[in-house]
Amino acid sequence: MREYYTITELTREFDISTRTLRFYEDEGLIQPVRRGRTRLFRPSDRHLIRQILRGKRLGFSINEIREIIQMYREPPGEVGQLKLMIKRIEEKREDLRQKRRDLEETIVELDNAEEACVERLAELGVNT
Amino acid sequence: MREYYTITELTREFDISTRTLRFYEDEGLIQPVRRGRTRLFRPSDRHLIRQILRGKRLGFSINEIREIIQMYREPPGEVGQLKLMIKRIEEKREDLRQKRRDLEETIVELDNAEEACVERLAELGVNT
DNA sequence: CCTGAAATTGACTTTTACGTAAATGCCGTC
DNA sequence: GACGGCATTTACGTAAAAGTCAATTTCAGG
Repeated sequence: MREYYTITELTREFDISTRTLRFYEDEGLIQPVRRGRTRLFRPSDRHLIRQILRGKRLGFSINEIREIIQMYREPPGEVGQLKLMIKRIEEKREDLRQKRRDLEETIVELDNAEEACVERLAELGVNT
Repeated sequence: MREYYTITELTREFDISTRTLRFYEDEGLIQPVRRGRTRLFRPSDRHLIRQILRGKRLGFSINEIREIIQMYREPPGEVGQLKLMIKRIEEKREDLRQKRRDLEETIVELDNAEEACVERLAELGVNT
């Protein structure tokens, strides 16, 4: 496990721009340490970036991603906070389940569409 | 099966604004017929709206949704076009599979986060 | 110590997906 | 035939999520 990554290493690894990483820092999603003015990204920052991008691919906004990230963090010490957090986690999970249903339905529709295309090809006497 | 729906019926059913439906029409996603200047939505339009909203929940942009919708349409008559469409469908499906992986991973992480919270509650002597 | 590559900040611009407001049209009814 | 209520069009506004550009600054290597 490497100790630090530079900003360009990570932009190459994840195929994003430096501007994007700085934007995420401005938004408080990541907090790389500094040597002078240069950002040094730790493995934990790298993992966070991975989670951020996953959230993005799923269509979550920055604010939603921020919420999700807070859920991954160290659980709070107070009972009320803990219960609140559990509630939030369950809400997010319901959200994800809805997405999964949407996903399955969309895949089914695409399957149908493809089958229609394949059949049409067969009618035209093309061997698939 | 009803013949026509008014714009407000659909806004209520799907909890969206008239502005949104007109926007989708401007974007060429739906083409309701007209009686004078008034839009009349057919069941097929209604089904399209359902698909559009599903796409939105999955984080697709209007352009991506437009592409997906074109895939649902009547398959084209020409062999080259058919093969192209099949290719596009497969690309979209790969996209959806990536989303599914993201989804599963995110759910797992949320499960872990929740478990940590529950354990922490147990440590504090709270009965869940 | 110098230089060039890489990094930084800050300001401005762009795109997407609608929201909102203003002015007007159409229609059933009282 | 005026009125309420829904519908329409046109036009401008806006928030989110970066992209782009310009002007420095840092720093490792020679």
